[in-house]
Amino acid sequence: MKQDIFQAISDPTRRAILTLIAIQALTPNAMAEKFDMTRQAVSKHIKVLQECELIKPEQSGREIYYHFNAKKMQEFDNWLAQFRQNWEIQFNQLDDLLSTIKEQKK
Amino acid sequence: MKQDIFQAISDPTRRAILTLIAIQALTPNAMAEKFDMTRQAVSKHIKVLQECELIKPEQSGREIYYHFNAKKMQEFDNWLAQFRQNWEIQFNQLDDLLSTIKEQKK
DNA sequence: TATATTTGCAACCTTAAGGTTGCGCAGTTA
DNA sequence: TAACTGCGCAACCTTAAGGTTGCAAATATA
Repeated sequence: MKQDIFQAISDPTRRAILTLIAIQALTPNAMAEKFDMTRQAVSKHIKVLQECELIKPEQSGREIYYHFNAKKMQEFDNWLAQFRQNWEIQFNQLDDLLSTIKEQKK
Repeated sequence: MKQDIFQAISDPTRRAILTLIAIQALTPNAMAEKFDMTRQAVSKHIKVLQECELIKPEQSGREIYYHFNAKKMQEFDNWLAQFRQNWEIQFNQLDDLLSTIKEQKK
């Protein structure tokens, strides 16, 4: 079944993989060395990340280098966009509050 | 135990709750009416969202209005920051590719 | 060719996530 | 006060997530 990116990034190991991959493409073995778990466990995470297209495989002989797919990560950014105006509103309210306090001190 | 925000938004129902709440504070009952599940199920989701401070309760008599906490949502933005330069790089590479194609056509 | 390495796939176990029902408590209203 | 309404908490069930071990396929190397 098709995984969604929100479920994919909910796991801390998968987020760590993404952080590594974003800097440099790595093989499953190379990734597994970074974590305290078996290679197969890491491979499961890779599978999830690949299914939702957050990473892309590049075959090189018997090795597979997994690349970070920044474009897909932007979907997350797009989702966040609907809340951006809420940040601004709440910040403006904070500004108002601070102004009020400032006025009262006068 | 303390929930983390990534786990919190991995559930589609919780994302829907956040979207609703971002527009207007709601009571658990009001939320439950929007979804095809029991009020108690929704309450469980509320608990998760509240534990990681993505929403905040406001008691009003026997009703509880849950508000959206935009400030906490910014943590996602902070996490995404580490990938922003990847987007730019990949876009630049796309630009390079397009330029190359353009050159070849000449 | 024989052997070692890299990987994916399948079976299995344990635990937690998401749902349900049932209850009790506090606030509202008759 | 009595009845009703809105919530949270606890117990329970089912399923899926994350981990393990074992094995087979494909490539690299002696």
